[in-house]
Amino acid sequence: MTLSEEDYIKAIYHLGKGENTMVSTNAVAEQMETKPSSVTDMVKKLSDKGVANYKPYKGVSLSEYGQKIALSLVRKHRLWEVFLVEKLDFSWDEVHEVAEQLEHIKSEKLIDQLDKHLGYPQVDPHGDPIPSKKGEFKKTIKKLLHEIPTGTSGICVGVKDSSPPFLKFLDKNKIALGDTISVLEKEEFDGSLYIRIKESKIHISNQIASNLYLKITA
Amino acid sequence: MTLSEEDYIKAIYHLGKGENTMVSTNAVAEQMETKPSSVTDMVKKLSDKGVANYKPYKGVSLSEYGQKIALSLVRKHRLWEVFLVEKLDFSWDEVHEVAEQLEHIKSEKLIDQLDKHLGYPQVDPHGDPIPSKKGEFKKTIKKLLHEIPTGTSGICVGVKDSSPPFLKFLDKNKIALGDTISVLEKEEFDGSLYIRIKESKIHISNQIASNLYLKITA
DNA sequence: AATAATATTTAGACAAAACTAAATATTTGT
DNA sequence: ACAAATATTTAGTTTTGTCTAAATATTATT
Repeated sequence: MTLSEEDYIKAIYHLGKGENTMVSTNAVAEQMETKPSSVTDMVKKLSDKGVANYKPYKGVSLSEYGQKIALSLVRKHRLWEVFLVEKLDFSWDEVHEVAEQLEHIKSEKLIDQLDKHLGYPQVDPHGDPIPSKKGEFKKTIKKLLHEIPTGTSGICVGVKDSSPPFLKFLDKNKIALGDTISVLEKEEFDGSLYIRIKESKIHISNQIASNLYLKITA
Repeated sequence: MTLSEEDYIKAIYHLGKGENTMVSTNAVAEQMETKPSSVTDMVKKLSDKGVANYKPYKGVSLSEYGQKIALSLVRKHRLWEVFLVEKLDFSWDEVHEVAEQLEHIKSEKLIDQLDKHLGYPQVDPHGDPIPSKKGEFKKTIKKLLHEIPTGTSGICVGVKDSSPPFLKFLDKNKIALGDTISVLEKEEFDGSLYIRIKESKIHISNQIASNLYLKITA
């Protein structure tokens, strides 16, 4: 696959949310920041190659084969993201652009060894699951921290309320996007939570917990 | 720079042996496994861009700017090679193809951090020097082991005699390409050498030493 | 159900990077 | 120095991926 073909495959995959749904030419064009006519051309080619199923005026979906390619790209992308954050001290929000380039490197051994080097991680720095070599992975869902049952853990991926006082609170308590948080115990009386974050345990109110989004494995 | 342009810059750089020599269209074509006419087209473009100096029928050389680009590519290539060997357990001879792809990844931070992660290595697994961020590096030369003064060390890069008995000897003594070898002492009587290789010290005859090529910093 | 609005495709063109074949320069051998 | 051999360039074509503008199909509105 060429670079460009791979980009289209990924776009179709993401727009279809990983399911095998038909996506419209226009949607792909927007995602790729290109023109609908270019998309038509490319999806025809992908269809001819057996990567996609294109029905004029109806949209396009990935074939079985296309899905395999998409999953392998997602796997590569996310493994590289882990590498950048864990080994090269990139921050949460700097990795995407670089991973976007690295995911196109062609070497099976490279990815196998990278996976091993990283200790076979299950999720990337954004809390999204990393497909296995065979293309299997757990689905994750986004939930507010106060909705999560005791004992589970997830990765902090966003805030509901982004007012300065709240962000200041997060900063003071060293809670940052990308951090892994576990719910240790809930206080029945006021719904406050005891959580673990980066080796330390802290106690936060229910109100705080209801403003933090986590990604957890479904 | 596009991928293709970068490949041409590297080819011109290597054919000119890092010096700013003019190289012929044909030489570039052979190196790149392409046709001379394609080279003419490209070097014209590189000249227009200020990367190279092209004189029809005379050849092409890199401009100051072009040399900077070449050195940055060499730096990236060699750092990735170190990464592959040291961190991902690639062997000496598997790295080139992958590094050839990785060197085109565009991210200054990526390379800076990679360099740091690897502990600022001075040479790659083939014993070739890694340019600094500013483009400075030490030259290395290839010498037979028995010509190297006591106290210096280098990287094993080849054999003069590749007969089965000799290769068997190397194998038995766990001497492999890519290994760092230091000359500890020379026996005056027979010219035999005491060398260190991978933490262990061994004693080899002058005849053996005269069949092993090392790369040492000049 | 007819028309307007929107989405999609087709046709034709362009730029990048390659190629082939023919033309032109340069170098070499005598 | 001149012819032969070799190297290099030019001209014209191809492929990939993109674009614009025009044509056509679908969807929405009334």
